Amino acid sequence: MGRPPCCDKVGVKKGPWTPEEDIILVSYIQEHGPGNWRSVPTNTGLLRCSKSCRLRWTNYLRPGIKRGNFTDHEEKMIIHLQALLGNRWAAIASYLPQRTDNDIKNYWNTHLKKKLKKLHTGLDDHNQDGFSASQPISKGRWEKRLQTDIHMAKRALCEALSLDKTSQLPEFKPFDGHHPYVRPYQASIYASNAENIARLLENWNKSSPKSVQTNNSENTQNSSNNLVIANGSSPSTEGTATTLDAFDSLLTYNSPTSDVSQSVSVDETANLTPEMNLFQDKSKADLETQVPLTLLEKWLFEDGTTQGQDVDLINMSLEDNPGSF
DNA sequence: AATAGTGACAACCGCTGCATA
DNA sequence: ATATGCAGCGGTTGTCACTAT
Repeated sequence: MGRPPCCDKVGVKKGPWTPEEDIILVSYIQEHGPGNWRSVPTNTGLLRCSKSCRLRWTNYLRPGIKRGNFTDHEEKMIIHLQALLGNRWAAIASYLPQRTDNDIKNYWNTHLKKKLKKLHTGLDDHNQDGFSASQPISKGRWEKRLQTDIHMAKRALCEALSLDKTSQLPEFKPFDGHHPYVRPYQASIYASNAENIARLLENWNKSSPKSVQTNNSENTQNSSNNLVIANGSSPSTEGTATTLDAFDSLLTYNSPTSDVSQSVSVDETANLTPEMNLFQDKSKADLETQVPLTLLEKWLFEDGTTQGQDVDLINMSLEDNPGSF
């Protein structure tokens, strides 16, 4: 009964991924599409567990991932969505298709949490980030705002349920209970994430860490048993360009309809999902870690005036909210 | 120049819900 | 109906880079 174990604990490699491993993984997914992670290590010869492969793909190698600095707009969306959904990073990430849940989570923990803590404590009235904590907020008002958000979400859910989602969002499907980025396989979608690989290889060439170098020959050998990619083009011997050439020649680059790389406006967050059914409870649990919405909204409003798409979500005011539902 | 402290982020761990045998 | 495994999620840790002392 049951299935064989996902992976042997013995002989499973841990730690940072090497470029070779990345290439092997990407090329495999290019060919077979994501999913069936259990078979990935076996079929590719990677000494990684299926879980690790999946994470590497979803958090790093998947096409359409935007890396680096978060824009002001993204930041604000995250803050607002976090206030709405709590620490449900996957749900939040589904509204920022270019960002991974891990990325958002990290950004929240390292940047936004502190930023908001500062804001919350009001230690600096006008700090460099433009926050103003000079206005004290009463608890009642705070709660009211929270209720507003809950109401907003509920209303949005009703709207979403009454609309034809597919016609509204032809490309982007908000959280549906599965990982937002794992879609039915289409060959054209799984283009190489050449940028990510290029960057990775660049760094790798620059630093040439011992561990990588020692792994390099082994991995190259290993991977050559399974795939054509690393065939004679080890970065350490022929350089990034050659490797990338090999990589590019292997993988045809088609932008995944380019829509994935377009940011989703907050209007689209109005098509909130069944997720919202849950967040009332979650909101309770997260109250302690969350920030008074009034200050947030002030900040958000400022942006909303310049970024029209924010207004719809944020401008749903108390006025059309009787405060109960 | 050396060391400690801190920040950023990739990766891992453990839990949960669902699918499958 | 039940046991088991898989995939996904969120929390946490480990490691590297940068900065301050």
